[in-house]
Amino acid sequence: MALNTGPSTRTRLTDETRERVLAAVEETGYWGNLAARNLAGGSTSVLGVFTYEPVFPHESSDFYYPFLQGIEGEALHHDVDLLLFTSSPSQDSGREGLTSWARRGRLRLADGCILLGRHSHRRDLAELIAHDYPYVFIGRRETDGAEVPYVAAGYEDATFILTRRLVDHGHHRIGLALEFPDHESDQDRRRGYRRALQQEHLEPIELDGTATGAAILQQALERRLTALAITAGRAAELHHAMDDLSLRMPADLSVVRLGDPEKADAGGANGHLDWTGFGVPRQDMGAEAVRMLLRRLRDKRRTDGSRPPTASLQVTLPCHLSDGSTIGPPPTPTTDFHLTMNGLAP
Amino acid sequence: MALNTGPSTRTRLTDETRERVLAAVEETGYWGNLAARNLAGGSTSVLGVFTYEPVFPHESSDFYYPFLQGIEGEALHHDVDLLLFTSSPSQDSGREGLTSWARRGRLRLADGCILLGRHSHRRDLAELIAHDYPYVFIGRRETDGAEVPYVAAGYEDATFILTRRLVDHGHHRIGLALEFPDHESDQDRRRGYRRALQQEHLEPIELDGTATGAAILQQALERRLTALAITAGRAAELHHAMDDLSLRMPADLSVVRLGDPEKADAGGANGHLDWTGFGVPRQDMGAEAVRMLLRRLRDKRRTDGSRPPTASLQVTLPCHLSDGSTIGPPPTPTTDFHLTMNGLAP
DNA sequence: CTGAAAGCGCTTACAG
DNA sequence: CTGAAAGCGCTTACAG
Repeated sequence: MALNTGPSTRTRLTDETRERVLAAVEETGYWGNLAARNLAGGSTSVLGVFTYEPVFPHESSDFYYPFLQGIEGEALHHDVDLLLFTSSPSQDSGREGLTSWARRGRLRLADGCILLGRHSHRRDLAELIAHDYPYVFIGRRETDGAEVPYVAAGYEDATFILTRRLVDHGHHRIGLALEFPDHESDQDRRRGYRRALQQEHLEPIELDGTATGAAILQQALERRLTALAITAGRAAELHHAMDDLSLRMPADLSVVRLGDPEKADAGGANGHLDWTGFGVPRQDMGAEAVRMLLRRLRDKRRTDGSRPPTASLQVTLPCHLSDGSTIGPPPTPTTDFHLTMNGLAP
Repeated sequence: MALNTGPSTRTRLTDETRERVLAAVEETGYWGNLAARNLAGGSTSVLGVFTYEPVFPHESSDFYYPFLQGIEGEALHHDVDLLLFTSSPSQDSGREGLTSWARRGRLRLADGCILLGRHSHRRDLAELIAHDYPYVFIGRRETDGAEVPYVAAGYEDATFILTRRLVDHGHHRIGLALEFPDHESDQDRRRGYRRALQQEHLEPIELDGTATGAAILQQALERRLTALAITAGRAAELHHAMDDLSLRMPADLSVVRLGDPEKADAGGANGHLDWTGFGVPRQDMGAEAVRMLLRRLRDKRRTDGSRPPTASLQVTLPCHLSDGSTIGPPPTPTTDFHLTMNGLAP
């Protein structure tokens, strides 16, 4: 008991007794056994981190990295360790997600789990809920029935503000290109975009954002857009495609970037571009997820039956807006016409 | 039993039975409990990774990153998860190393542990051995008594070859600057260096490599060196210091770099330098450490009493040599004299 | 070859 | 307030 923390033990033991026990522990080399403690109903001080891809990427995406910085820092702060449940990127061999048999038992080694990944697997979520396993998602998740605990980024507000800014610059034909139109995060972006346009009774124009940058540009020209809001995954490509047609931002097209690229933009032939857009507070989201999960665990331990007076389980952190040089007033009609012809040349 | 793998269960159950059990498992939503399995003597399929610093660094050192790429990739391949035991960088609050009480019990949640970090803490090692806890070090470690299992880099051979190359270029006054002279890895470098010089009966000249790059250069000039072998941590600084005195590699001083820098060299004012030196196979070392630990665990489970016919527990992986442009023949005596005067100007 | 029992090291609820 | 007992869910060694 002297080894456990908590209010009850603190009052019942004198500091001196505690000291002596600790000293004895030190002397005998006693290690304790967390597996036993876990089995008997105690906690392990281990938090799981489930990802759908390796967290130490080779060259490709550094998507997880900032999240994990935040998670690790906060975990260190609370003196808990991290158990990485990394999913294989190749979907074969039945090890997909946390649904596979072998995986599931391991979850219990951690007190709870932070779920991380662009694409949520509904089935995984349902299983976690069915087993009453404590978890927190990074990124907003929706499911019917249960309320999913998550730490999300304020995509809607940030997109609203940026779209609003385009409107204020005098744009009337503002397009939206979303890379994952069905994903919660892009749904949030769409909502912010529409809200801003509705205020001014402007027509929403949604392009196919899943296409290549060149194809998105083509759509933008065909539909005579003067401004475009685009998700980060295609922004660099769009930039290159514009370059190929000798089009410039914002002279020919104002563009806002909805999010920041996962890896630092290499710049390439056309160098660094100072995007107007927003950044996702990934590190803070990671840290907040740790705090939320820890809160959930505490609440669960305490009451388990009654409604715990816990803080909100759905937190949205604001995105960082960055003023860049990719937006301006719409081109004059003449220029506009010229461009469109240029872009549509067969 | 149908859920366990292994040769004995495979012969005793028909595939069909197995299928049916698995189906039932799927239906009932049975998860199993690894903590219980662990306690009862089974394995958890979890490998610990102990580091003395956060593994997701903010900007500073990416020291751990390549190791962890290798570890994670290999772990994925063997279907085991990783439990990160990250040590706080600040030494306060008694959470130092794995020696602290709270830490130790958690080790048992993992089947074994990979130890990672520049500075080995003797006490930690002794404790692991005392508790018969399976571990593998990344980097050579020495201790009296027990044979420490490790995966090391072939610093000695690589340093030997590079020093030899300097000798072959006609250098006679070749210096050595080690950043951590007492560390096993630098001891290996020293051995390789001396071996190469002894063959030609040249005098070893060891500078104080713990000093700044400028101070190391000063020593090199004072001692009239024509070539220098230097560890990666000070190489860039040396380069800058030479630049400040308008000295060039290899015209004024041939330099070999013993290792690669932890983070990509920013280049700075004097741009990219094509170092002659060697690189540490960090990723391979990480992967090999996983394999070695898994081997140890298998052996332990099998026999536990008799000597297991295991492969070597001390593996040294060769470093990658890279031909660069920082070595050449020694300067002519005239040039040499001039330089020395220059460098020593009061 | 099969099935019931003992035990892994803890925590928690329950007698004393 | 204290101490002995039961039980967490597995594995392994041991009777049947």
